[in-house]
Amino acid sequence: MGRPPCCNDKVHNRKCNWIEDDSNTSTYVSTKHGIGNWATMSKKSGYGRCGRIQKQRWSNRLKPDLKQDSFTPQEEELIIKLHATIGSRWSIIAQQLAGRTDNDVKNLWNTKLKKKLSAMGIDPVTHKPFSQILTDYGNIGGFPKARTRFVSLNRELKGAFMSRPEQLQHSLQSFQNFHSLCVKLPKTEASEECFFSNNRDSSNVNQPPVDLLSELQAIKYVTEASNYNSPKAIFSHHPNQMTDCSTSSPLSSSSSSSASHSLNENQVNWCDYLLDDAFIPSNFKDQEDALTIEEKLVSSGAQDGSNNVPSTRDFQASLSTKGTSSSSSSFVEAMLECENEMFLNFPGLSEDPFY
DNA sequence: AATAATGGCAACCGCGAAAGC
DNA sequence: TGCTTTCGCGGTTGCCATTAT
Repeated sequence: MGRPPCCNDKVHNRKCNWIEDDSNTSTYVSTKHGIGNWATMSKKSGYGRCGRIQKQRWSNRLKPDLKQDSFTPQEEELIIKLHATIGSRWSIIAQQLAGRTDNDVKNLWNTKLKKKLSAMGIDPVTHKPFSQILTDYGNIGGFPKARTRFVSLNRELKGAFMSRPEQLQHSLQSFQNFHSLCVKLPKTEASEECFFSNNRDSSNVNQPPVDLLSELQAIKYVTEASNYNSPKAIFSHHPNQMTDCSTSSPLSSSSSSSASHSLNENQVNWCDYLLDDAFIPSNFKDQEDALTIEEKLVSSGAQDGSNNVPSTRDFQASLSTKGTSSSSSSFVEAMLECENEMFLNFPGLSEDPFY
């Protein structure tokens, strides 16, 4: 048998009055037991609420070191940078902001920062300009009809802006306004112990040391490598370069770098928040493909005695190989190249099942 | 003034990893 | 070793306040 259950009655947890429980919880934590087993606390206290919910309440609202004021522009800037680096790891991001909880950061992102980035023409998920995403989608090949549709969509969007110049003007103004909010902060010494610990100096909250960014890049590397199952993952650059886009930051995208040239040096270069998908380690870039797709498919078929119909795994394997190719500058392009080659080798696959 | 739409925030819930028995 | 629970995390939902119509 395992541990005893935490709580089985979910009715207790739903939208109840927290006023009494708050004082009880604070009293329990501060005077009796401290922070420990919340399930046990819930039982012993007899407050009738699940320990996990009580713990969340404590972490998000009752902890004495929580900040109650609104987020500063510097904090927002840091959140965006960290999100661009590691994605929605709210707990890690919140650890870099003294007195903020992951829930606070998450809410800020969902309600405010996402919209700001979108208004600036930046996709909050990929941190790429929408135009680049549309281009990438348009380049997803093998399906001429699909490509035509995306090109058409791209043209329609362009037309919409051209026919409504005030909308374009508004977008540009939003972009400039947000720029002016964010003052570029001086670089700090790398302070490893400052990060990934619970006791951090709030004075350093505005600027992530390079070691942090390096570590976050490592997290991103591991995550994306496992997601894509491909050696062409990410992490092409030295993390020390990350904070300075003006010196050809690896985070900067080609489409945004030109727009940032005219920025005042005291302002943030917004290309910091744009991700390029050219996260290819140089040693991977120089590798040559050992096998063509056809060779791989034939050999896999020969091994198990099956026919030559390509399997998903074959495609993934070839994609993985293609991902390391120097001729492919992005994940999308690698997929495109691989897909085109598949259709060349297996023309029957190109028939559109939907038409 | 009433109603609808929107925004912001807090809480809830499900999932996966870690840990206990 | 396997089963069960706890815990942490992140996504989603619901409530309330504000703004627009």
